[in-house]
Amino acid sequence: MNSIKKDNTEQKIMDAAHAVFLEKGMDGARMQEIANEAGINKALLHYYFRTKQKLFEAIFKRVIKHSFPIVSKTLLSDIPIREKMDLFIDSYLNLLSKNPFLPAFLLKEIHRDPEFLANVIKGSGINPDKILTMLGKEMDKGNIRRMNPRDLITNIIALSVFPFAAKPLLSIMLFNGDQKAYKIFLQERRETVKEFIFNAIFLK
Amino acid sequence: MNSIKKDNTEQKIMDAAHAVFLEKGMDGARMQEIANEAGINKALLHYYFRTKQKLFEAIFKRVIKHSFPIVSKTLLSDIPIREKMDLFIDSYLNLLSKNPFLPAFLLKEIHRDPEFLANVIKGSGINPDKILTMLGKEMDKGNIRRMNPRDLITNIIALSVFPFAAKPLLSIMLFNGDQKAYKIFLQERRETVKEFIFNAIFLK
DNA sequence: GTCTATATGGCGATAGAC
DNA sequence: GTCTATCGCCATATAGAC
Repeated sequence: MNSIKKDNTEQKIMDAAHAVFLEKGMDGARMQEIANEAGINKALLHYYFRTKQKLFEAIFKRVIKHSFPIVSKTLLSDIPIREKMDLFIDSYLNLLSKNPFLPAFLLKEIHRDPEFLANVIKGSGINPDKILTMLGKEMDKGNIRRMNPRDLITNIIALSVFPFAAKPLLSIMLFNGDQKAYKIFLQERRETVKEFIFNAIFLK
Repeated sequence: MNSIKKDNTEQKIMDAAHAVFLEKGMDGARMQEIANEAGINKALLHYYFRTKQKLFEAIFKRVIKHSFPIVSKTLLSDIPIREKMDLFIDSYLNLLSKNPFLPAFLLKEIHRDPEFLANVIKGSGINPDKILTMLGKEMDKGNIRRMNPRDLITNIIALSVFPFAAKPLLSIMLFNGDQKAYKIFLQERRETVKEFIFNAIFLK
């Protein structure tokens, strides 16, 4: 009975904290707001997680473990590179569409506490080296234009992430603040980003 | 005599605030740290700028006016599109190399106060519409591959800015935290980014 | 486990002497 | 103009009743 109650409350706190932290970041988030969102009071937050820092770390790990593997899995599967790229960009942009706050959140925390970030990533089963060698092999086979594989990864992530991270600025600069138009723009980029990348890396 | 002293102090404050705000952002910056950096005390900051908000706005305007025009000027000059792109990317990456905190700073403030950002940008003489029509004309002439000009602008900015904004993450993921290697990587991107973009937009 | 009330500390801002 | 001392607020964290 107690344990059921505990699980429920802990879950409510996690979900509330997840929502608030993702939107506001560690510094911008308020324990009061998380408590409100969870339908409890501040003291209970500390009862379950002791400090704001520990609560944040729990959420951060959850976010990383939930986000990164989804997109990196495709990259090591055994299908032709063009389809692989297609699938990867699809699943990546899909993830971002469902979690539009993710890019800004990660960028903030990247600068707030890089060491912690490094530890969480290392513990989440991501293996950049494998991806880099995979890309190198495709270049050796002449399937994609020769370039620094690190550039290629960086470019794909940049083209996918940046429009979400810079949304408020770009919607003003490119669409005079029209949010609806920007949403359509992001939607269409699911295809146009692929075209751009494919033109850049595949030999005609 | 008073006026000389005033100018000196005000300038020292501006420079100190510039350094601190750019690294920490509005929320992360502390008036105490700015005072230390300027070699004065907190009270004097308020004497000159009344509030932290007003001090920040002064710095923010200075940053925008100093950064944006430099890169946008090239885009409306009357030279062939390939050279124009070349020059633009050069000057852009040059600006970022000299101000590596700029991308993270702008991204933070983009989300903190979009309305203020919009006003400052509008007042800084940037004209996105002119750039968009310029790109459209080049496409009409068949000089560059046809695409949404907004995508093209977004992509160029993304490819330039993102590696600076995500530096702590990328240096871990791609170089196991080796800062020196990452610096070389950024340096080499001055050329590789251009190649990537040119392959994507120019017809062979 | 959950609540109310309160302690503790940090930071922006002000008062007032010089 | 510049300083020291202090106010007032807000946010995290804890004490203690239920």
